Amino acid sequence: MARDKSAVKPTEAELSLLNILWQMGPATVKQIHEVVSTTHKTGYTTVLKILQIMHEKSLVIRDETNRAHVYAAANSEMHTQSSLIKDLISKAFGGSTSKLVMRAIDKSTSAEDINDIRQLLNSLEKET
Amino acid sequence: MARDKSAVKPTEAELSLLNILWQMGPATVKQIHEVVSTTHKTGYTTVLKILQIMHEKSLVIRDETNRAHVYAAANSEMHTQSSLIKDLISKAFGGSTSKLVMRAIDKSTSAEDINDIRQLLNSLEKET
DNA sequence: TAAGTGTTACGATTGTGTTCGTAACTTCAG
DNA sequence: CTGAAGTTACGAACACAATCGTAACACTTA
Repeated sequence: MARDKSAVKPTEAELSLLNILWQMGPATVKQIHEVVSTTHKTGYTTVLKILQIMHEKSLVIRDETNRAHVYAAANSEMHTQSSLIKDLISKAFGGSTSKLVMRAIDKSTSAEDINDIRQLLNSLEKET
Repeated sequence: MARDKSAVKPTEAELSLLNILWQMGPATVKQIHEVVSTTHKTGYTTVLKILQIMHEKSLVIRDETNRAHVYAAANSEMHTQSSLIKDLISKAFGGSTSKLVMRAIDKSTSAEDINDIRQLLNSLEKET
């Protein structure tokens, strides 16, 4: 049985490639590897292999039209972020979103960010 | 070289035991296993082994005075939650705390939670 | 068409997490 | 002291993540 799409949690290496794909848009292994190389000493075939595995897991889609396949993230950054947060909330915060938020916000949070968050709260209340 | 204490990220199974220890306080393997058993079909020696590994990693401390060793979380729940959030923020949110917070809060957030968070924001602003 | 280059595919290796069976040890009752 | 029960320690097995070397394949060009 293939795993449910929403249940697939990217590993660390996979997430770092997804970050690149979200930033660049669809890209070949070569392009992705070039970006990875600026920060990690990862070999070309390692990047390729991880992308192939991600394809099996349906974390990415790929266009095989041309010889150099073009990979793209299967899910949006927002969607993936949401599911990662939900996962963390259930495993480390007893399911309480507010606990996570309160632990995340601290003195280093800027006044601007605080205002952004406050406005988000206001807009949510009105919708009800 | 032993890993720096603050760099140790508990695995999923380890985190579930930490949750129990934070809730119960110091406990023996037997006590911990009893709690685990209510939700998982995990064997006694599995729980023991994970606790031993956690001890090696300094995720827990143990009192060997009595025959049945007594385990306790080495770090507070708050501290561990903070480092897990930091980790997620750096790996999936480009280092932006406010992005994470804004992704965490959604329509399913209760009015109570919203108020709690708003008060936290107010108190942070006053401190400046 | 044949050589060379770029790309994908495959398989092996290493490391870590999770699980559990079994051995060894400790304590206590009799 | 001996056996039974409870506990820890050890090691093996399996799964999966990450890495990379090498083989196979596809395309270009001379």
